[in-house]
Amino acid sequence: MALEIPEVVIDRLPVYGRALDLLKQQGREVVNSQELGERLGVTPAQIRKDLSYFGRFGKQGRGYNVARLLDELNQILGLTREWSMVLVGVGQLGRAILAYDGFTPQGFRIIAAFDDDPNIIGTTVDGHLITSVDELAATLLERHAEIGIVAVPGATAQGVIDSMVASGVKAILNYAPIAAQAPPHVRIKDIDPVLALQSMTFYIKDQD
Amino acid sequence: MALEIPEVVIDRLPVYGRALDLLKQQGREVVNSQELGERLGVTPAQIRKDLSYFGRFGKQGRGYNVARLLDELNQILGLTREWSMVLVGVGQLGRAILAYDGFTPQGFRIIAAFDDDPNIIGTTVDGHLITSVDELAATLLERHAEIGIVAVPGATAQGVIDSMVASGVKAILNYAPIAAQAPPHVRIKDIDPVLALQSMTFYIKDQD
DNA sequence: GTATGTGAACCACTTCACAGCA
DNA sequence: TGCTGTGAAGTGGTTCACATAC
Repeated sequence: MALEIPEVVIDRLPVYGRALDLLKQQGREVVNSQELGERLGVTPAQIRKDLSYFGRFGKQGRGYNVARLLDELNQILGLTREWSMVLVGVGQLGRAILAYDGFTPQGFRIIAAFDDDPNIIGTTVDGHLITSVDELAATLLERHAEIGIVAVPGATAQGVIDSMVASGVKAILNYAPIAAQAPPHVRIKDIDPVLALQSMTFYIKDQD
Repeated sequence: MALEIPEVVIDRLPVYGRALDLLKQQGREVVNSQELGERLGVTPAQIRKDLSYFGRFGKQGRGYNVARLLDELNQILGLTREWSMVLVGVGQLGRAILAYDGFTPQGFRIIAAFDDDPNIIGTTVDGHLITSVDELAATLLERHAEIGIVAVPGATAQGVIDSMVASGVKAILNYAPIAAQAPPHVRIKDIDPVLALQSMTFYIKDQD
């Protein structure tokens, strides 16, 4: 049953969760689909329909208990535990990822970082000892990590992804500008600012 | 007419363009929708349908001329010119964006960078003199920039976006973890690795 | 013969609208 | 009375399959 939930729905749940987190911090106890929708630019019906795939979390005539719904969403998404990640590629981009302070508070922890440059291997970046990428498989054998982050140039990215897949990584966050391929049991999401820019220009190119 | 083209189609065109660029570099002159689809994980029908919104670029029995189709796509997307961008937020993330070497080759140039931290204002980062964010509007009055990049913390991001909109920016690349709001004539795309991670965990949380 | 271009069929997601419950 | 939960209707996007063109 859970397999028939549209992926777009799953993609929206973390957005709802983030808004609820904010409301909770502000001390709000209850929110309805109307207000939540306004904050997120989503229709109230969308929110109610999305949530209905997983249960009945609201109270008619009242709305949703903020803390309760947030807990439910975290449960659904698997965010009640910590997730370990490995990073491959410690160039400019990789360093920024290591330094980024937005992962840890959400339970995503980078436990190892790899590169293929002898000048970088052995150095320490943001508290992480950089290891040779040749040891990726060995490291993943002894230290468990479910998620891989790819921050290498496009030319070597698919190879890195293949290694990660072979080592049992279950999800990949790909920063490389390629159409990455992975078997169906491995999830991939691309972070690709250039693609984002290149599609927005279509809409603004003839403005004013 | 161009207004009725689905946004998903526009989002795929840069992906096609990137693949064509690669094929061109490899010296390939012709490609068919079958092969292009295999490389990108897209069905051939999808590609043909997408392209049909804009014209007839192929030859039956043969396929598409790589260089020709690439030119057409660049024309359609508005990628035959340079685009100027302003960056607001020169923390860790902003520095990585300034240092990123993937924008310039694609014709996206950061022409000014702003921050609100007196310790950062006046310093030079990657060749950019960092200016006070108070001067954003004034700078945009004299130096034209169509695109804004937001790399500030979530709490201040919406304010920055509002300023950019007020100053006539037409598209925004938002790295802040918020549900950003902008008027319909301003395009926004979010770059949000945490959301990407938080949705992938749904699929992998019960694996093996 | 081969691969495009495209109406038509299909499928998926969104929105509607209201019954049902607090 | 107010807002959720949800079948049903509507909308939008994808895939099919074949006529068309090289």
